[in-house]
Amino acid sequence: MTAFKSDFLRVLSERGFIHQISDPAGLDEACAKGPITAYIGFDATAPSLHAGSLIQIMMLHWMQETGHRPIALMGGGTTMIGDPSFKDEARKLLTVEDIDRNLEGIKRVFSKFLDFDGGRALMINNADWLRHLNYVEFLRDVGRHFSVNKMLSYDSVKLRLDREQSLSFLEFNYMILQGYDFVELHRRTGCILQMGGSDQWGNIVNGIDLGHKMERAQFYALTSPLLTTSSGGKMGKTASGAIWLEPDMLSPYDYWQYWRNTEDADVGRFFKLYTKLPMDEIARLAALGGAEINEAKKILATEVTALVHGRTAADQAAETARKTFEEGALAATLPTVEIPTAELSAGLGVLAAFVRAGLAASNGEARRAVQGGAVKVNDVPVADERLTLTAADLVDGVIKLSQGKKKHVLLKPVNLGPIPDGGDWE
RNA sequence: GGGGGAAUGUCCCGAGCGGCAAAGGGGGCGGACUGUAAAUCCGCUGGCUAAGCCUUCGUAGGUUCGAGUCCUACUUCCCCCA
Repeated sequence: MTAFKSDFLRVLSERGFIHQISDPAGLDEACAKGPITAYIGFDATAPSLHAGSLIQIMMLHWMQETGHRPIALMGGGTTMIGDPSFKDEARKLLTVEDIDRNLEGIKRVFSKFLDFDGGRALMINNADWLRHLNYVEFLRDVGRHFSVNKMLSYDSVKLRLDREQSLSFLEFNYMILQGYDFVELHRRTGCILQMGGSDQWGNIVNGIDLGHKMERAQFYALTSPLLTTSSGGKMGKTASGAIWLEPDMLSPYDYWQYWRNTEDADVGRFFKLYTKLPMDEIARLAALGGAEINEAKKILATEVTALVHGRTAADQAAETARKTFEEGALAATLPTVEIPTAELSAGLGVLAAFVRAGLAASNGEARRAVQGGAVKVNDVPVADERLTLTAADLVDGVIKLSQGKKKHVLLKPVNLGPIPDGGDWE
């Protein structure tokens, strides 16, 4: 990598955020000359962003930190289409209501990373212009600049074509709308750079071309590498898969645990990407070898959790983990599931209890866990699946359920909760 | 418009002479070993009031003692011809 003149690119570069830049020298020049405006788009496919978007959020953060103006673009319009890039099949269409509700959850996280005061950072929703487009007008103004031949050549749609899966016309339009977003943002804010994950390269480059043609303006693209550890690739599929950033979808404790379990080889990389710690300190921490690297992982987990959930919650998660793992003590701050007292005094089967606690999806799954020797109640291994829990099992008012060595939940009886509707999931 | 193919365990890929809860792999989870790591080895990976019962192979019918497997229609997708 060449040495960049601008602070912005230098920071991104040394921290490992850069995968590709369309015109590195040109962009560097522009960044060195004065503040620029850049944006990253976020889809509203779920009620929360997950760890995969953290890289993007951090890029916006560093951008502001180095004196530029970031835009978080909410995909209220584009999510109505669904980005087909590198997807092997079409996604289910979301309703407008779902999208708007999802946006509410997504917006929340940005205020923790960006300072929106006085327009130093912007949050814009592309629904503002996309939902009211006039079709024929749009085709004549924008559509004529796109070549289908070229669009078909992008890697992002190749997967779909190669697998002989249908790529609907609806989805095919996604990159056109994304390109148009770029132009629209340029008009509104003078934005000249779009960033994103490396899977967005094709879409972004399309926007650059459109900018040339419609605005006679020089746009730039910058992409980040794709997160590729175990769960990174295919997040968000199964119930336990995604690492959500919203505390009501994933507790700060579980979030902390996720980072605590980082592979040795990823520690340095994650410190650079996901924390604000200075580079020399990161170098020191990442250099720790053998068992000592565990100390670095704890710091990593606490730092990353602090950014998303606040310092207090992060320290608490660290403390809970310390008690649970290092002292073997019962920490009252472990994730807790409440059940009506009556249910316990009537006698609650272990299997049902584990299902109740969300540690198993069905009695059968809980049974298998017992047979596999994975289940503990109050740290005592359970061998008999017909074991019944009663008030006698309470320790300090709770029962500790463990599945495997890492997953622990406290079961807490409470008197007359609001409404026991029995559907109290996640 | 005509012709030929495809859809399998709801995480994915993928085998399946009419007796199938359905091979195999990936992924995931658990166990052993460790450092709450990686690698390796082992087990599990439809539901239930479980030696039994129930629900699964695109959808709806049909043939059959019995259908993922055969027939018909439909849906969606792919390919070729016009």
